[in-house]
Amino acid sequence: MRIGQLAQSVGVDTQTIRFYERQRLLPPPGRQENGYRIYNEKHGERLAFIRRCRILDLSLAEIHELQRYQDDPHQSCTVVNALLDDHISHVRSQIAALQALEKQLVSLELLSNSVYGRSGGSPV
Amino acid sequence: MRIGQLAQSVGVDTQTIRFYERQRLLPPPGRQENGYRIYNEKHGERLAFIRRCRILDLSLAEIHELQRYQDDPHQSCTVVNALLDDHISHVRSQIAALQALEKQLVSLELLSNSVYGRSGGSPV
DNA sequence: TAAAACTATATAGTCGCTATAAGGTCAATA
DNA sequence: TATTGACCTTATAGCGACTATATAGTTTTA
Repeated sequence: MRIGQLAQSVGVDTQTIRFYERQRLLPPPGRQENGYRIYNEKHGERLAFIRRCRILDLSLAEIHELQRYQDDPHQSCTVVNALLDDHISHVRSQIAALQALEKQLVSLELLSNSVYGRSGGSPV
Repeated sequence: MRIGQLAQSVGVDTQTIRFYERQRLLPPPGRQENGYRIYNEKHGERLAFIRRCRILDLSLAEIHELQRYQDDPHQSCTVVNALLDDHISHVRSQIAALQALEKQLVSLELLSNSVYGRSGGSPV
């Protein structure tokens, strides 16, 4: 498939795909005679993996790190573990910060009439 | 207090403080005769508020929005509610994505010997 | 008194995109 | 057949939120 189709199937911009290629997160795909990039299933999976990592705010460098292990599953996984643990605690501290913010805003009586009915009103 | 002291007390760089001032997130402080900025408690609180919001990935524009309500608590709070709800769901989807990533990596047998002992091994 | 530590402004670089410019390819239609 | 439109190409610039660097003035400490 061509770049537009890949982009649509994963839900990213074509520019982003070219960007990832330049950053060596995606291997350079084959080319048609006219120069158009041609992709296969593998590329799609790799791209989807990158996107899931990005949603978690893993940096491109960190994703690169993960890919090294993905490409060679028999290596030690301490780096992967550390990476995931870091992000788990990051997400958790985000939740804590969110609750603190909510508390501060509530104490300003901003949310006094709706806080108990909101999705974030109870512990996350 | 001067900028360095403020920076240290909140845990940010002095450059960041000047940056927030340029972006109108912090009001311009008073100045000594030599041009040095002088801050008070209020500035500190405001800065701490900004930082807590930034930890949550609220944009500077969103923080500006929140500040408008903070400065005038008697206004309607629907915007604040929407903002917080958005971020609550953002954090929640991050957790979900994190679990999915973990699953994928486990299925590559990367984490087979440690996943059950790790902090993120059980549902967050 | 001289060096270290602080302050000031201005400007450039980083990361991860995202938009724009300027052009080449290709299928369909007037 | 000519041209319209959707797709593709590269190169370059801009954005958000810092972060680093350059250059210079001030204050504190040794």
